Amino acid sequence: MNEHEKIFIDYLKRSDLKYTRPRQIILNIVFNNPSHFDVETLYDQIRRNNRDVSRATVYRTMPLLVKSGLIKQSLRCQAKDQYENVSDQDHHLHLVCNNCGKIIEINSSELENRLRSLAEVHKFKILDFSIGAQGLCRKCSNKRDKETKS
Amino acid sequence: MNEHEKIFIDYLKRSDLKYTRPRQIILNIVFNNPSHFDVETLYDQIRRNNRDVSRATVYRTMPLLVKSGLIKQSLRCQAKDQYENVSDQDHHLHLVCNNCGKIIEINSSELENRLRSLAEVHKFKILDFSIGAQGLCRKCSNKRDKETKS
DNA sequence: ATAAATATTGATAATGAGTCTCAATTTAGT
DNA sequence: ACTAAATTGAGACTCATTATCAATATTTAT
Repeated sequence: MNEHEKIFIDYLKRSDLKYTRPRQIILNIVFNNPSHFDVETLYDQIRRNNRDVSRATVYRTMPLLVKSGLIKQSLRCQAKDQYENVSDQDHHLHLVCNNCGKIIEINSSELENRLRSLAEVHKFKILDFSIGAQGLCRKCSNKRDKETKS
Repeated sequence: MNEHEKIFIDYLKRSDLKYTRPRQIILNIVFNNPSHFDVETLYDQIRRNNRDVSRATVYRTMPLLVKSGLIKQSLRCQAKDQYENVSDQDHHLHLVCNNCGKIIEINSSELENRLRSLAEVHKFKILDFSIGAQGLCRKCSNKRDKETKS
């Protein structure tokens, strides 16, 4: 039993969920994989290894792995495509409130410069970028504090 | 005729496209909108204003507005959900090559600290973040240079 | 080890965003 | 106004993801 398995089983126990064969198979393939993957690729690999897990179960297991802290959703992704007007000032930094959806836009040339110089180290030519942070805005953060206290 | 209209018409002309009524309506609503929006919201607003543009046309017009430089896609979004393993070292910064799809992951605590202090100014509590940059990796960048020369 | 209670699974239908098709319409240039 | 070419609208379609539900597997208590 490896570290990942321990963590996953622990999470499942805490949540009154069961460590089943399909979940075990999925966990194993996830950690035999390049770091980045999508669900379809994962499903293909499971079948190529002659394991039998339904597509539905693979999809269902993703949120469990996320909640267990073993994987996370990568490269910010929302259900719908989002657009924004391009103003004279580009706002590359977005603070998105998980609670009320409010978006605070910030422009920081300092942050941008830092980013560009980091990319330069890898000889990577940046054409566009965006920085997305999720969390709680001031209002929602306060609200949540109150609720926790009461 | 306002500035946006000029830019859009200019782009359309350059591309041998026509400035039609539906495109005019869409342009207007886009710039009467909060900065961030999705297509469905846009479509609703058009209908609420008793204008008549089909959903298909609204979808079709988005890439034109993007190419004209008036709007851009916000908050990185791919067709499929992407996941990544959470390793002991979190890699919050991704350099994604537009050409070959290669992903370079970088961890910069300095960049992270800078980001956190910027959020702090807005009393925003960051729970998670990711920095995505698109561009060309070293190889593809070189390749493209050569092709341009030849 | 067995049974009862409960969670999980697989197969498939359903959903929802976004794209494609194509006949009918509109546009730009003469 | 006429013609050629681009655009539109309506709805069919795709593809990722989610929901449904009967059948199955797991856990816990015995």
